[in-house]
Amino acid sequence: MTKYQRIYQELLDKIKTKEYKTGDYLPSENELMKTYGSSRDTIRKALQLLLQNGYIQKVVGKGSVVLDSERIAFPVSGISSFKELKESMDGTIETIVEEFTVVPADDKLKDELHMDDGNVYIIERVRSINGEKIILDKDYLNGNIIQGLTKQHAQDSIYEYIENELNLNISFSRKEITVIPATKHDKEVLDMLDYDLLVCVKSYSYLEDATLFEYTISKHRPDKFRFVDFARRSQ
Amino acid sequence: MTKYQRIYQELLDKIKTKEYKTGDYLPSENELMKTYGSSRDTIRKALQLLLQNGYIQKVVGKGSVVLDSERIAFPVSGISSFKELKESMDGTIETIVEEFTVVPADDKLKDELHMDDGNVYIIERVRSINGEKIILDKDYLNGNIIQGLTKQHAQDSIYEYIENELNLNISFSRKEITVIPATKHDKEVLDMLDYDLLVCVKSYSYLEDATLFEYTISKHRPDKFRFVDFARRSQ
DNA sequence: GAGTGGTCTAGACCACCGC
DNA sequence: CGGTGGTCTAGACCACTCA
Repeated sequence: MTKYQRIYQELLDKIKTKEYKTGDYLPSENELMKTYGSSRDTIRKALQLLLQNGYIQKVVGKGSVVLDSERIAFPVSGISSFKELKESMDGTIETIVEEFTVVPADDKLKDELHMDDGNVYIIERVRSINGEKIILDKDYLNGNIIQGLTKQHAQDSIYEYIENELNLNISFSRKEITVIPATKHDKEVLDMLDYDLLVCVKSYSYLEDATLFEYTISKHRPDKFRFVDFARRSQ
Repeated sequence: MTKYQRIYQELLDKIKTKEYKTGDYLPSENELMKTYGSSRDTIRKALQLLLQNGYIQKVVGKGSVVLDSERIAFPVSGISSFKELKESMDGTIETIVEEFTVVPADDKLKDELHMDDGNVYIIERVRSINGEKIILDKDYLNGNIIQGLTKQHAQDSIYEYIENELNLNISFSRKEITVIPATKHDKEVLDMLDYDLLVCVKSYSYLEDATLFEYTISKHRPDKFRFVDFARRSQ
């Protein structure tokens, strides 16, 4: 943990515990320098993180004002694994591993995962919330990068295995959200009620060194889908 | 335009014109310092922008590698007005202003727009692409902040009016994406084919000084909806 | 070992805000 | 006017990568 990350965390805690409330101004950069015994640059890095993540807005000549982070509540924004997601939710959540196979990459998989050769893990999981099966995840993992994965990891958390046991750092992802018709298979494994459509989240995930390690298709029953985003206007 | 923004733009141009291709490394920070005659900090600010916007990935000990920005293609990511959106799309696009009214804020509007008193612009617009009416936008604008808006502005671009004529800076927004049943009114004004659902994008938009000026509900026919997102893992 | 990016420091000038 | 954040500079040390 670097210095500016520590300062970020401390300030974030104070925002979350309402020591700094919505509309309040944080102490000025000058005061924070004294408080944390650091240079202005280090303080500014910490504030930059708060800014990027939507916790504060900086106003020239005035200071850093705390935004209403309750309104965000980040359910699917950023990159988060299903396990991280469920910790911020209510209700009983269960994962059923429908498929766990390792196959040599065919042409389509080689293209999707940018790999020349090797094996691919194919994992299908149904997620149920309060007994209702509402999400179907299909993951394709590059076996050259991710090794030693077991069905138990798929049951628990693949991201946890990658980060804590393989010590790889997940860095960024690209997502695309569309709406698609439910297939026969989707209707068999999910509780679709009368719905014919599914919200489809395609996602490509990358490590710190920009290698693509995973491609995921996550299908959500429309009434249970929610995506929240915080965006700053470019430049 | 500040120095680091200029450097950002120049590097971005070189990425977009393929002078730097996907997988290439940018010149090192040291070389860029010499090229642009600036300090390392200024170079790093420019690279930070490229990083945030998903154009490069920095790898320690190696350098800044160019990512495949074609795969992004940013259709609805970030904050963009419909006018900005349509410039990046093919097809004939038309806007029909269904409603343009100014009303005193009632309790619900006061709450949504965080205002104590004053008027609210209510604007409903149908967007048609290649002759198909597929998007219904309903905007609520704080009349204390946004003044002098006309039906013609709604026909053209409200964001353009706010930024270029009122000289206000749009800074950030919060979006929520859900799927909802189409109402009778939705079915009347949109070409819904056999669909009963709409993708609903609720959006709150803020100025530079963190004041909320607009609340929008944008409903999209499911088959024509697409949202693309680039996200970095927090911390 | 030379080069890379990551972090931290100290100092400077500016435009903007509010009194 | 003093205080705020925005920009820019120059220098330092570190861990990491690669040959």
